[in-house]
Amino acid sequence: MAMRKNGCDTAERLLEVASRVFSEKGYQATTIAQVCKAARANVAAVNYHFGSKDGLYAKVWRRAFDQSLLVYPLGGGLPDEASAEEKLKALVRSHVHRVLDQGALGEAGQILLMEMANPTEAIQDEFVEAVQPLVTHTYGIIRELLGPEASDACVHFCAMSVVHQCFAFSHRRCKHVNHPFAVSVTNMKDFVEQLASHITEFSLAGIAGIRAKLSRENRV
Amino acid sequence: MAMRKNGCDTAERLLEVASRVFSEKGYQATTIAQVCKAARANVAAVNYHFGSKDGLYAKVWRRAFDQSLLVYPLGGGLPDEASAEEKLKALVRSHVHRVLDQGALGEAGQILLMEMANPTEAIQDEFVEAVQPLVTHTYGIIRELLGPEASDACVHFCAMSVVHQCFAFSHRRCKHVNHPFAVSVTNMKDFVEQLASHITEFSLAGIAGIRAKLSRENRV
Amino acid sequence: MAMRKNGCDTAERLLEVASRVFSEKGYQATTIAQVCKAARANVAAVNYHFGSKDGLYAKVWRRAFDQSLLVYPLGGGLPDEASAEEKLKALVRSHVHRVLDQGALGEAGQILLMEMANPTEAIQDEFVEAVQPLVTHTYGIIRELLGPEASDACVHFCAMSVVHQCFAFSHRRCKHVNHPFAVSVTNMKDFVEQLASHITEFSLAGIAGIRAKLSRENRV
Amino acid sequence: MAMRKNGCDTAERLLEVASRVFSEKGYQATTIAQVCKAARANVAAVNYHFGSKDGLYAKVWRRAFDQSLLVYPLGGGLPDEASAEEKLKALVRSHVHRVLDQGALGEAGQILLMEMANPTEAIQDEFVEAVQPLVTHTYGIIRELLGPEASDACVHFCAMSVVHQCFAFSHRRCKHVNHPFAVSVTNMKDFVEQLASHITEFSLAGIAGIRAKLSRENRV
DNA sequence: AATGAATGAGCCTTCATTCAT
DNA sequence: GATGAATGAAGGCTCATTCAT
Repeated sequence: MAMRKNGCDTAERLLEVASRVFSEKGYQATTIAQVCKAARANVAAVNYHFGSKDGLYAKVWRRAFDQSLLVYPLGGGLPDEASAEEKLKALVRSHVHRVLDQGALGEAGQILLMEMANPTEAIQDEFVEAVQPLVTHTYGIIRELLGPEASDACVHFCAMSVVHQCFAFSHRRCKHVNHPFAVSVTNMKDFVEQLASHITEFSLAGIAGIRAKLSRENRV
Repeated sequence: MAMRKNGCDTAERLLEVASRVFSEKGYQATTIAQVCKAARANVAAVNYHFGSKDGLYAKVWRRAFDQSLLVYPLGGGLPDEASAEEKLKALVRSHVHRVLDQGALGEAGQILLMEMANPTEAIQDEFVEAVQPLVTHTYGIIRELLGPEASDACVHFCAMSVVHQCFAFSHRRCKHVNHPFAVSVTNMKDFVEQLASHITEFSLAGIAGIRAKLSRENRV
Repeated sequence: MAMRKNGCDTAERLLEVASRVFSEKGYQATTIAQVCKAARANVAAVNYHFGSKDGLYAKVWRRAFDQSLLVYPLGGGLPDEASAEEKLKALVRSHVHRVLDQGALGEAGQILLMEMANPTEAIQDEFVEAVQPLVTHTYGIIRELLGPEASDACVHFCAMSVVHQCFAFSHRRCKHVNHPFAVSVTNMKDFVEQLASHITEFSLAGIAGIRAKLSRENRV
Repeated sequence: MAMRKNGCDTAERLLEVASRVFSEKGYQATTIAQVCKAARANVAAVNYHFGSKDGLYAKVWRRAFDQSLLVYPLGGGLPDEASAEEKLKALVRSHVHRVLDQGALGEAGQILLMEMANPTEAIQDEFVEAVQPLVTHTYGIIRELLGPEASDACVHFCAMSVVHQCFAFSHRRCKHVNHPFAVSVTNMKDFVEQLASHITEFSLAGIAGIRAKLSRENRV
């Protein structure tokens, strides 16, 4: 691995810069030239190392997603025998951390959100593959909380309710000052914990409410 | 307003087509040429009628948003003296209808979602201005459900929880077949009602849970 | 047809310039920028008027070919009842004129030759379609000269012999000074006539020789 | 010459692959990366061994030309005292074999043809130098057949007539299926002999015809 | 009022070549 | 001697915009 100019790998630098720029501007609005310039690399560097803009994007997405899952594992270090309530809280905290991380790890959440709202063809399969285990994990917890009587559709609905609450504050609009959805955050660490607590409590109560309703209906 | 060709004038045709295309591809991926061709208008028509691509987008966004609020009013036709629970259900139904509408009205929801995930500078102020009354309305309902003890932050959190559940199924990713988040919908009308019911019940229980917790804390 | 700068059509100017440049450098070595600059048009002009470099090339080729056939018709103005010998001479003169024309019409011959030696995918079908009637016409004359005993393959061989003699001097290599195949030409008009006479006589004698041989073989 | 991998050194492998690719796609459409990959060599290998793409092309051309002359000598193994007719037939067979050889030797003919239709500056001098002896040889035979009365121009014309008939079937266009000039060849060996015979007979008759005409003119 | 022609800035990509090892 | 990384110049093409009518 010859390094012509700088002491660190060009490809790596490209990935880091690209991750930041993609997460800030989205796929379309990001130009290769921008990324290369910021990474002090030649315009041809992206095509050399990643084949194309799409190739770079795919790598960036995957890397960001994997890293964020590594740093904020879904289980949060909980033992298997932990209660479903604890597991849900861990899951929520994992998501909230991920989307609110103000460093490189937050980029994963940002890109993920943009991909959901406006999918890029360059990623289609990768996306599904990456998200699948996450879905499975979530369903497991929700199912345990809802009890065996709940239908799969009900589990799915509740899972969506929980997950999208976590993503809510990731929307970039929410970070604009003077925005209706904005919230002024003085201490991000505290904010993350408050938010995670809120979502957990809201969701546990919500799920409990759904479960109670199911019981009532079945009893009749 | 000169009537030409199909009975509606060029500007109107451009708006309709642009609304569809923008909501399908997003701002960046949409080209003026595309829109003009689909609207059987000249390439220069957009700049002529709306000044620029940005101008068209802003008009499209505002029109779509206003129309969708007209057809799916936040209050759902409820009298002022209706209970907060009923009002919440009406609000949720309004949102769910809006984002799942498969005709022109759904386009508003789609664009709104993309704007939240990846804001377009062309709209900044319009967006805030348009969304503000919506936020006020929502806060009112949530405040009533939470009781006077709840802090503003708590109201905000709960409002976000409710609203983003409504948007969850609007994500285009969710509409891809074989997608982890996808749900097969045979009858959209039924689906909308089921979803609205789920979100309402989940949220009412969630809010009640939060309120109960606040009471416990205050009693201590 | 609005003319923004010049008094004559941009598309037409592009075609003329492109015809010259393509015939001089070949498809690959010609750049759009070159052509546009020489035609005092914008770099985007080619894509606007012809869709792509390929589109321009196809148009150029077809136009050059058609024009050259118009100016140098295969029949040379001969009546139908003219003898096959006269028709062959006319055909040869047509070809020789075409490939040696030093103006715009010669470009057709030049491009045709390059296309035969190193075909461009952009033209495939057009080429076959354009050349077909030419082949038919040639076969008719040769068949008449060879007599009914000749096989189709024999007609084909003789046609190739005749046609490629005509093309021989079109090879650009032949025009390089100091080239083994080069021939110094003082008066092009005379040269064309001399060449046409040579090829006609050579070919008539050649065909007669082949016919005689066929007769001998059949008699045995 | 260090032997590596498959027993022949890199430079040799590059030459072989380049010969094939150049003959198939032409100079411009061939990329160094393509050649190097197919030769299992580094991208820098061409510049390292041959200085540049031009350098490689020149070497390839010269090697192909020399080899094809070695395998298909112009004289065809005929003794010096053989008749001019026999020598012409040998020359024709040599050319036809060369351009129709479907292995590596045919590449020389292909490149030669493309060079004639669309010369590459990289070869100019080499080309003339290489072809010169071929021309001399051909002129000698033609001169003998035409007799001393023929002018140099006449010899040149006849030489061109003969040589370009030989090249006719080398045009790649002729090899496209469904092409007007195409000829279906089941047995290439037979086809080569038939073609060589045709061209020889056609040319001998043609030359004889020209000679007869010269006699008539001189007698007057 | 409306349009077709034309523009120029910029984008992604290709490719022969060079550098450092 | 040979290579993988890196370069920079250039190419074809797109697209929002403007011009002249």
